[in-house]
Amino acid sequence: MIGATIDLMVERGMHAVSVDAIAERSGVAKTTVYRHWPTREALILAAWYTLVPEETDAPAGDLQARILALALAFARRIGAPPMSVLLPELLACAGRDADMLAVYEEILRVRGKPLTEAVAAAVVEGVLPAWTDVELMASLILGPIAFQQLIVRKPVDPVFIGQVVSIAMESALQEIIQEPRPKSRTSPPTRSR
Amino acid sequence: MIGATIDLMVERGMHAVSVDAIAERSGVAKTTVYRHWPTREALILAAWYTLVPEETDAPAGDLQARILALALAFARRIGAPPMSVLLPELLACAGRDADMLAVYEEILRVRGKPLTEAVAAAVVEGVLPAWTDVELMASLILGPIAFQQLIVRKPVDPVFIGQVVSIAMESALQEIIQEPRPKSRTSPPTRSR
DNA sequence: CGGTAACGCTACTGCACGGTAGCGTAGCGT
DNA sequence: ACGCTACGCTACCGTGCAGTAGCGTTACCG
Repeated sequence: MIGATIDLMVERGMHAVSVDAIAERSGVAKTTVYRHWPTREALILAAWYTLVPEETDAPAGDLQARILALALAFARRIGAPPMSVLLPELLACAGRDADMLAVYEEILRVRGKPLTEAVAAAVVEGVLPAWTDVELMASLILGPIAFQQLIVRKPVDPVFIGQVVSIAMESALQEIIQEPRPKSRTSPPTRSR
Repeated sequence: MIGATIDLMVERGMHAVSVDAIAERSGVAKTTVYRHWPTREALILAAWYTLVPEETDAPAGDLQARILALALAFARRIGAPPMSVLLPELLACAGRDADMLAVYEEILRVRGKPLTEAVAAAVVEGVLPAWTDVELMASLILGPIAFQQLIVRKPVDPVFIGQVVSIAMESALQEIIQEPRPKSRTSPPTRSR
């Protein structure tokens, strides 16, 4: 039933998923659905939570290569169904429904952990400067990828991702955390936030 | 009526906007609504098209400052209602509805133009190298901002935006368009896509 | 063999919504 | 005074959906 729910969410949007449709699709009587979940919302919520896990087992080895691999995996996941379709849907709901917001934050936490951990590892190993802002790095890497795929709605090619990772790493290495061209400020470790 | 439609889309989501609600909210009879638009979808579509324009008049002057200003304006717009709520909603619909996709692409085109134009101007003026990929630059600048606000759902502070712009410009100036640390490739003008 | 748990099926209530029909009415120009 | 246009109001139809009730059926378990 949960599988049918997810399928229907992808096909028609999560607001258009009816219990009747779920029952029919999963070859189950409507009453049986209600024997497992009290309401439609509970079922949809349960379906969402099955999509949360999938911890990416970060490949060991070179830290930059690890970060690149994670970025590639991220792009692959949000660029293809079901996530390419479901993510905007969830995002829209999270703004209005507290339960959905909880699911979303859970997904964000679980799926974002490998990358932030890799960046943090790069910091402790000295590959990146000690004052590197981990969250900022994550946004620098994942931001352009997500933008290109979710907003511009075009597939990204791996070369682009490689460039993005390089740029982010480079900008952390040389403390580009400083102001524009004309007047070059001093103090390098200008943490953001 | 269109105002009421937009309000209701923000409050309840665009799939939950009923003609009855629009009529009530706008103090108008339901029949009157149908005298102006043939279907519910047509009305919602019309409401969306009123949200398209708002061309940002790019401030003249220093090109880097201009790009920064545009990035700040972008952050301000997508970070606050109605766009912070409506954009994910539209994004989700665009994946399933051809009309909504058209609206979305129109918005993307109109709102993205000022920045791409500014970057292109920076190229012709020699501020940026000739082989700069305009689309790549846009993703580098807007991506982290959009990621932080739409995905991470946290407000960005202007310092972060300034850093992002600096990093993007810097990475175009020094052709960081090359591979990771260990093996540094040659050919600088490696255009993406 | 009997009990229990889970399921299927049909039918039903209640409700909200999209869209329409019919009728009455205010304003406006000529 | 007339017609035109646009609006309001009430009522209505059909549909689809959430959720429930009742009854029959399968299958496993001791």
